[in-house]
Amino acid sequence: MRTLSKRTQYALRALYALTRRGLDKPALIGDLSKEEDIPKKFLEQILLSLKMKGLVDSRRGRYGGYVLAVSPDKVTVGSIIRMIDGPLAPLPCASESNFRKCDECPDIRFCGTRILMRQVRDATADILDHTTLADVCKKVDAARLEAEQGEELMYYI
Amino acid sequence: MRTLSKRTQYALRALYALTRRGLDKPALIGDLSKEEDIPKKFLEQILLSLKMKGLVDSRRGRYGGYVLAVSPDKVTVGSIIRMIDGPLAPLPCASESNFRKCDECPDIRFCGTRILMRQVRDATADILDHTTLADVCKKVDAARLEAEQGEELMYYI
DNA sequence: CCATAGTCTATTAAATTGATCGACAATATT
DNA sequence: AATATTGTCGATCAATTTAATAGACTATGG
Repeated sequence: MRTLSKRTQYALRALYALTRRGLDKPALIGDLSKEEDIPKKFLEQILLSLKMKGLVDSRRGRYGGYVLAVSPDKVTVGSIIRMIDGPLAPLPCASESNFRKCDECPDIRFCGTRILMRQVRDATADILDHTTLADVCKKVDAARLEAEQGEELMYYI
Repeated sequence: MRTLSKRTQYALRALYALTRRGLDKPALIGDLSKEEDIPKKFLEQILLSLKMKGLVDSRRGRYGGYVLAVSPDKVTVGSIIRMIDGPLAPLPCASESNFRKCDECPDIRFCGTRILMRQVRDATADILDHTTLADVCKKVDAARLEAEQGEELMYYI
């Protein structure tokens, strides 16, 4: 099926990084670019568009940089993906946020593919609209902790 | 998110049509093309590739045409999508059938996006790998029946 | 032998995606 | 005021993918 665009992947990575920094320490594009391994010029574009959407804030000049404009437990991954890549549904006719009928479709009520893809969209939205940036960071922390404990266990063997 | 390709949409529509015809009456590319409103030359390619994969069978010449090569209750939509569009997962690193690590990823265990997209993949696969061509046709029939009954009710008002 | 219908290879056009360039504008410090 | 720093913005580019089309060829049945 379709994949998440690089643009969205980069955006998410950058937003995780901003989440970890907190609201008081602006992050430089250049630093984010290096640390997260994202092409700098591309990242500029991405952050700028996220700023337009009100998700991040920035200041120019010395001590400038980017910060989250919204609390990370108020932003869902679903909303971020929609901002950049568009609807979650595998088909426009199965989308809730951006429904569009297929040109050739005689009657959407009886389109099997649509019925199915609507289910897929619902399941996807169920996950992505209930997971915030904060949730993702927590999950990663939990995975780190678990891995550490696993390693400690290894020493006993 | 990513959308189902036209190629896959057409393939599914053609396969629903073949399911409805049954195994004894070969369907002509030309007829399918007209009835399902699919560009003929494109449909040729699609059916040919489905034949290579063993999903349909064909005969040339008079009384020729295409038939399903497998019972429609044995073919899942998930398997068809994988054949044509590839993995169901939104990211290669979240795929079960075709896993591929991202180049820049330092450690896939701690990639938040991957953890999430793995959940999405699982939910998607859960639906698509448990829905067969026969199931889809049944669902559409059910929707038709429901719509008819709804219309009948209208007459009473 | 002829009409029918699938097979196969190549090519094309358009759209999308990922990325890069360069000039510009605001900010803090000296 | 001058300067270094850092974000802003518009344009452009190359590669890939997608959707579709063209045309010559081959098998089948009557």
